[in-house]
Amino acid sequence: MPELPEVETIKRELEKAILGKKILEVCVHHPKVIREPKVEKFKKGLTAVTIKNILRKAKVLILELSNGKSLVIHLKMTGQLVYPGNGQKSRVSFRLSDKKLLDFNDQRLFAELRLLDDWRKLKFIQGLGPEPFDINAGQFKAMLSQKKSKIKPLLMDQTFISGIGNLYAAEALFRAKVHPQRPASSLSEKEKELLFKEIKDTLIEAIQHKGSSVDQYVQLSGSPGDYAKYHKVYDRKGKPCLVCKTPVQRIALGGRGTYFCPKCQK
DNA sequence: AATGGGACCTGCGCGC
DNA sequence: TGCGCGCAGGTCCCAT
Repeated sequence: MPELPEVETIKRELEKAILGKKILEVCVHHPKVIREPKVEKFKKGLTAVTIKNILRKAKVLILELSNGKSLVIHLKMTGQLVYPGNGQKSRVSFRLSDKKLLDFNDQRLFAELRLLDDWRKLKFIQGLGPEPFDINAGQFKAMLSQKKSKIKPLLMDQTFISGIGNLYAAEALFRAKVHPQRPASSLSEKEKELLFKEIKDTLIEAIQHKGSSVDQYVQLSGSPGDYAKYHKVYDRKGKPCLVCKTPVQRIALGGRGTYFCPKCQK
């Protein structure tokens, strides 16, 4: 579930909490989450190195290290970073120079850790489209104009535009009053402009509220983000639309649960 | 090019 | 009460 606002929240907290600290020890409790290199090499490359820089690219976290390597973290759906942690449910724990633990948790084992010489060469990173904050309205409109696919799956396509997932796609489309099944190229210029604005506004508001805690996401401290209470359609099936009171509908689109108001969104 | 399905996983909530 | 099932969604991969 973590999308751009949740990962950005964790990134900002990591900067305050662990930047400049050294990793003393790496405890691997579940090797599956380590995608590369092999566990022993992974541990060796992370031991006795200092965390020099912390970056976010779309939904991916990157810790640049003093040995020139980078720890690349994709939380996927249930990944969590918790500091200070207790190691209780962690898949991998990092003992830092302040003796505290940075816990990497992941109930469903979809998340991925990589220790890389150059994160820029990672295929997934290279394939990422621009983040909403990297483009202007004119560029966004031009990107949509050639696309015949449905707008909601398109917004979730990380190679098209990056950082938006199922939740914020639904929220932004509601705020722009655009039906999730509309072909992207069918949006009017005004609709495209409004959608672009609502995408950015939704993401910014979510960051201000430290993300949406539905399912598993927590802030670095382990406490939830509180943006979920501001959701207008996501996970509100059958509940009255906050604008017109029509029950919010849920349909499957591209295999994903899609929430929208059938009256407000045309 | 667009779309649909399955795979990866675990735990929860539902219906019987 | 207990069990089996569907579902949750980020990404990849394959088929049409």
